[in-house]
Amino acid sequence: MDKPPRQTKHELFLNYKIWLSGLTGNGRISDTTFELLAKIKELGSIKLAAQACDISYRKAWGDIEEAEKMLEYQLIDKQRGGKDGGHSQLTPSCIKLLEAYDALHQKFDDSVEAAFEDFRKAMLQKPSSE
Amino acid sequence: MDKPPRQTKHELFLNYKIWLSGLTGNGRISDTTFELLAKIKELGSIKLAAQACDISYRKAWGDIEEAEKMLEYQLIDKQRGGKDGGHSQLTPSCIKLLEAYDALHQKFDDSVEAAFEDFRKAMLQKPSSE
DNA sequence: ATTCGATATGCATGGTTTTACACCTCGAAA
DNA sequence: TTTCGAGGTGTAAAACCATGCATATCGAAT
Repeated sequence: MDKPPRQTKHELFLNYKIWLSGLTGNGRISDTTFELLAKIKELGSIKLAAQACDISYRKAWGDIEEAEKMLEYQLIDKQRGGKDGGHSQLTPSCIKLLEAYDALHQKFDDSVEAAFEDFRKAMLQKPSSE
Repeated sequence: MDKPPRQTKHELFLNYKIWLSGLTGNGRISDTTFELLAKIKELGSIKLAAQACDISYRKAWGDIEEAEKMLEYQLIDKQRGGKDGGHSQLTPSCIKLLEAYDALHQKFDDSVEAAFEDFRKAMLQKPSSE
């Protein structure tokens, strides 16, 4: 779920995690929730997406509920019943959010890349002596 | 301990956390650990630093041990005994690491600022309609 | 030699997060 | 109108993590 980290001399990596929260802080949309949303978009089902993300359906559902409460708009059109049991797809707003988040994430990656490169150089300048 | 988040339209905030890890991933140096190190540098004591950081001494000590194992070099010169009980100070390597990390963090903060601004704009472009 | 307080460490406890499981709801298609 | 499988929900169990506490170790200063 976390980005693959980058290496320095001593097998050191930089990791990061980002998430969105509401004003009160008692709700969050994490990286994993966005991955879940992406999978729902791809697979058309919360259940399948949860499996693909290797989390329980219970957690997936809870995360979505939490996110929707926080944003105060629907992220997913949920269809229940039918021979196939039902299916789900992202709302237009959710797709927009997802795209904006992906772009944000990409910029984060680039920033980390650049910042960590400088860090690595600083660490190599005067190698540890003890 | 986490950075103060930034706002969007729907009272939405961006949060993030960065940390260093080893190759195997079973060790980490978090933001809080760096804050602890900074406090140790300032106060000359793990105990006082833990108090200042509002974490238990137990955790502080565990975090340091974990970090030193990961990096495979001493971060702290620990002095036990004496009338005062003992004291601690950062090794030169640790000070260097701390400085590099501070610079890294600063660059990261700046980048995040810019990235989130773009995110906010993207979200405002076509306001949600459902 | 005694003392004192910080370093050092194991383990029980408690709180939070996630999973596991049970069970109900829905509705298009057969 | 019966069926089927995903959506939806409560709750107990398990997994995790940090704290609290107890207790030992160390050694300069007295």
